[in-house]
Amino acid sequence: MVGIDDVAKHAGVSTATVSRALSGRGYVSDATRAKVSASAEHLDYVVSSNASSLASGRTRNVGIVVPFLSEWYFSSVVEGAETALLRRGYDLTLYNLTGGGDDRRSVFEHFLLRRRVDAVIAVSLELSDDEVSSLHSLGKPLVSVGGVLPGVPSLTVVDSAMTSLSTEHLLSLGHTRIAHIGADSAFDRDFKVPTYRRKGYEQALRDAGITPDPALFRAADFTMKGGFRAAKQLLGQPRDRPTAIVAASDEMAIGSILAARDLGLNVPGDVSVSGVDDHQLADFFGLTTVAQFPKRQGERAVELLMEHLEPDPGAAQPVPDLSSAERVPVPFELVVRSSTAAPKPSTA
Amino acid sequence: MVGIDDVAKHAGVSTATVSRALSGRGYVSDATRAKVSASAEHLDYVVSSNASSLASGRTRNVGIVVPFLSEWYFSSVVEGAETALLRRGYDLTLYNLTGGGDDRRSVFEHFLLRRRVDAVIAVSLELSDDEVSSLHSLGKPLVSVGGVLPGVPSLTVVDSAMTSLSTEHLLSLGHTRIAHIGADSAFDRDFKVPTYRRKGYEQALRDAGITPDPALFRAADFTMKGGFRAAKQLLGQPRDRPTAIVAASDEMAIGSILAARDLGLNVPGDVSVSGVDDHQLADFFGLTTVAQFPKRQGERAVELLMEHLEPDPGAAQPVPDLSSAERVPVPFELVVRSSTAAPKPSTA
DNA sequence: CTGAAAGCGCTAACAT
DNA sequence: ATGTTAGCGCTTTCAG
Repeated sequence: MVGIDDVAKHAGVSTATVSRALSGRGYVSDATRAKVSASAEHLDYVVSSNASSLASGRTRNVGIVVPFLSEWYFSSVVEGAETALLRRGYDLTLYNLTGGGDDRRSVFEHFLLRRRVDAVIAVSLELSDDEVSSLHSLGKPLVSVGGVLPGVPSLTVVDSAMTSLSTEHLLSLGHTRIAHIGADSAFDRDFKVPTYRRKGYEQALRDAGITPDPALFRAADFTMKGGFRAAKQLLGQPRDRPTAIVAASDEMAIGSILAARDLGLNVPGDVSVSGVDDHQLADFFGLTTVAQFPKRQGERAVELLMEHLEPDPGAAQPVPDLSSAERVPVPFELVVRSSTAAPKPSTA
Repeated sequence: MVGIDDVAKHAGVSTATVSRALSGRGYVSDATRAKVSASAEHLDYVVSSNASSLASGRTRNVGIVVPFLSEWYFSSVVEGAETALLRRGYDLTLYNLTGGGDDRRSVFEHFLLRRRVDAVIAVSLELSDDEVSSLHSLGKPLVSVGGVLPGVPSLTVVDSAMTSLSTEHLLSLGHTRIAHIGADSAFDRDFKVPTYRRKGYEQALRDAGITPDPALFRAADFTMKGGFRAAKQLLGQPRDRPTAIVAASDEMAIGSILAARDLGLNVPGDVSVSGVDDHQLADFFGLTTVAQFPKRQGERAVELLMEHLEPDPGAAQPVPDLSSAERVPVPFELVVRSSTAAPKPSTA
């Protein structure tokens, strides 16, 4: 195994110089740097990250903790983060909490804290104050994606604003009987996403002078099947059928479209449907939705972290304290496709 | 930061004993072990994985390389591997090659080789001989999932057998005009999955004395939209319409079901449809499919690796050379749901 | 700008 | 069964 001394010998310099030349820290003349790089290349030298970490205290590795992986949102965030890290020469260690309670404790106590990572990205995870402060006291920067953590910079869309937006879109088309498919609070995962999405829908209605009708709300489970069932209930009513459905997720929205078809209803002719996410299937179903960009969110999380891990020396002002900017808003936008249209003129 | 000496002092033993007690290697009396554990717990001691790795040469970390993450199959394999590793006290470092060519080279040269991992799991990745041998020469066990790599134990379903199975299922129901939606070889990703799945379909037909009809094959792209389009072509024919479709993936199968509905055809009344994978949506669409179990595949990969990373001392026979068992077959099974049925008696 | 040398925190012989 | 001690391979003062 070729080590730093081999390179030093080959280049005719000291190991200290090799270290400086290759890591970019400290002064090295351009000539020396070139010589060292050449030797390193020639010998196929790669630093031992362990030795390097042990000596420097930096690991060039960040941990990302997710509750699930095989769901579009989470895997996209991870993908974005991974790409951004790779580009900067960092590794990504994945902690998947699918297992449940025990796993979670173990991850925090035995893994993250093992000084394996320089920083942590928590995705849609409601960390306890203890968990947050143990990270802070270790000096590990922490960023949250998909939910706001007190005292932690949090990259997240404003959930209520997303459904307000799609509801307003439908209102502007002339709809007034607009139903909502979400989930009840019992189903709230970390961060009460369903609750906020429902609130956004209700607020938009109220702003338009419409009182939300509880009969037009159905709780489902964020799956296609759940959306399908809920929509059947909503659309099967022989009278006062809603002319539009605001679903809290694209999967439920797609389920609703399929339910409408089953009932012989035309989308958007008889009923308009909108979702949230811009899931990979949204385009195929012509679904109007409010897009969020999880991949981009993962990248942004890494950028935020990097400002602290590797402060830009040229920066005019010092890096703001990580905990100062609690909520870092991330973009979302309405994508209008073919599942929404003006309601048919009432034939009543 | 509390270190091993603090624990040693607190427990009144030497650091070597602490190391032995906590790692489980070497002899320590039960009493001492208990004492040490108590001290460690009390002081909130966690080993520095870097120092430990540097001294021992083991990292307790395995790398997993995937071409995509936001696809059901890949994220499931990773999830399975992660769970299995976590249980054994290992970390999982994820390398996502989505980026393309440059990333790939960089991953191999600068990351995996940085002695960061004890072993590597390659998912659906056709590694070059160079890549394989550089791993071997570093003494890093390598396991492939989702494709056979020469000289590497490979956990993989026999792709042709999966489609043979679903084709036989359809034949046994009495179908004879069975179409296939796959992808052409230009679309072959690593390992030629589409090609093998097509071969399985053709073989089953031949075994039943039927000559595969090229007109009954359509190339798509493994997506729902692609399956939808291909099925429209197939099912829109005014005469000699196939009575069944064997799709090479569930997504394409679901696209086919939607296409059939669009055309006013009943599934399975007018046309039967089968897929491959048992994707999360398969159940909702009542899709008959050939299930494979990616999560389990990820777990199995870890089990294989562990036999080499931590050989069971009680094992009667020595661990077989990793490269001896090239193809480790993994289970798959036909799941019959409501998208397949006997063809309607011909009314011709 | 470069070199010498002292660790980083732990593990694994080797002794006892 | 436990202690002593020499590294693991690099980074980083500190001199020069």
